[in-house]
Amino acid sequence: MTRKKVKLAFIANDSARKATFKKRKKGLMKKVSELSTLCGIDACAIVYSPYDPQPEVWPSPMGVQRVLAKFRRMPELEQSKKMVNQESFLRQRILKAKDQLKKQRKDNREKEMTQLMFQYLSAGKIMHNISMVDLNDLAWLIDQNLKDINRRIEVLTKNTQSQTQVAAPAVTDVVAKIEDKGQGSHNGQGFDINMDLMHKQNWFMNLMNSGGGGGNETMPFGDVNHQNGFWPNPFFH
Amino acid sequence: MTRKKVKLAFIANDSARKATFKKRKKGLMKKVSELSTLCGIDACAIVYSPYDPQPEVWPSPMGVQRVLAKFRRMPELEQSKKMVNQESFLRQRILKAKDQLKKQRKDNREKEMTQLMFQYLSAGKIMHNISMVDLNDLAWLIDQNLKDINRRIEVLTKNTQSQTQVAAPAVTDVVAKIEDKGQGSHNGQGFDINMDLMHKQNWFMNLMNSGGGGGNETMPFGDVNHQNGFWPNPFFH
DNA sequence: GGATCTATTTATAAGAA
DNA sequence: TTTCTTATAAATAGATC
Repeated sequence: MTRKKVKLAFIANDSARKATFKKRKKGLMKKVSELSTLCGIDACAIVYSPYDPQPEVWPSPMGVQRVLAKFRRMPELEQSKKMVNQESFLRQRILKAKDQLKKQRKDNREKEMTQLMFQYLSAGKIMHNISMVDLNDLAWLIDQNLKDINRRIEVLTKNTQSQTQVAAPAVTDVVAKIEDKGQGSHNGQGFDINMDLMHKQNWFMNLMNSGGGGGNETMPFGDVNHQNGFWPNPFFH
Repeated sequence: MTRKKVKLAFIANDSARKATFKKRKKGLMKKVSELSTLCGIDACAIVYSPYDPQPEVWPSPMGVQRVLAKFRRMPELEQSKKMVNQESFLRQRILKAKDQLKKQRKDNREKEMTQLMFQYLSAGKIMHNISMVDLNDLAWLIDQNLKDINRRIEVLTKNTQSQTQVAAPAVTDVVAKIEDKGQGSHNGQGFDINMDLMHKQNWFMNLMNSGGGGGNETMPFGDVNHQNGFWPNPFFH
């Protein structure tokens, strides 16, 4: 739909409903036709409307009769199997919508925490008005990021000094470094505190998302049973 | 369809066909459901496939039976009326495709001529290897552009010097000016000959398409009976 | 009421996981 | 195979004529 996401409900306005009916009936018939052609299968469609006493059908009177005969020859029980009835159809769609909502919430939570993390880095001091819950999620997020950083460092050192095997710094090392920069001079060189927040986030997200390792595993906010963290994934309160 | 415009024909590859079938059957059922809900009408769909002995139907066994009964009660003749049979359906689509082709050809011709026009402006001299046909179309195009320029000048002068009513230059005036620039110094200031061709076209097209007057009428390459031109629209040889 | 024209939303073909 | 993702094609709501 377009110009506006239309609500899936009876269209009260008569002329609008008729216009939509004509457009969508045409689109539907095209879809049936394409499905039949592309996949070489039997199908038919019958559409009644108050605008005509005759139903609109696809693909042809005879084609419809043929498919219908086939259908009617089947015992009732068989007919019901594998059928998409309105209830199960809607149930499926509701389920999917709920899943999407859940995913979206996780995603939003992740973004909030990322924002919070950068606010923290910018302020360079502990924010006292942060809730325990947020703090917990934040800690988990930071830990994930640190792990990713370490993975990437490992990959990079291996690639650059192929055999020299420089050990990747431990998680705690990196924590210390970041805390240094954050709590030290607000104009420090190592961590350019002058970057605006958005820039910083972009820079960091790029660091996180591009290149080696990690990939989908980098920020698995949807993975309930995350195994390797210090913290259990907290995004499912 | 996507990633590639798919050819409307039986999909030879088995797994690809099955994948497409599943996706499209689902999409189709959704469409039937939406049509029925939005327009409050009776409809049903039956889809057979080699993947299951039972057909997939919409909206439900009983719903299908009801619609079918309604359909079967009708005399054959009535059933055939208003039906979309495959032949007329395809005939319609072919007709539409032909129309689109025609339109596209016109459009392409317009673009060719525009290109030619700018090549001419850049070269600053008559190109001798141009055909009579092209020359004619080119002349028509230029004339249309000039008319648009004049319309826009009129609007602008009216807007700027509200009551002072400076007469817009006649078509021939503008022709003379453009020829001056084109044939004069190749580094002239008024008409920056250093702009590359694409830039120039963009600049010109912007001039033509944005702002006042003209609008849809500006480049009516599809309008056979264009009334106000010096030249009849030549794009329908 | 019907034909056209966009701006958007949907549907989906290919790939990747 | 199923599912997820992404780039693109198709459908279509609302506006206009």
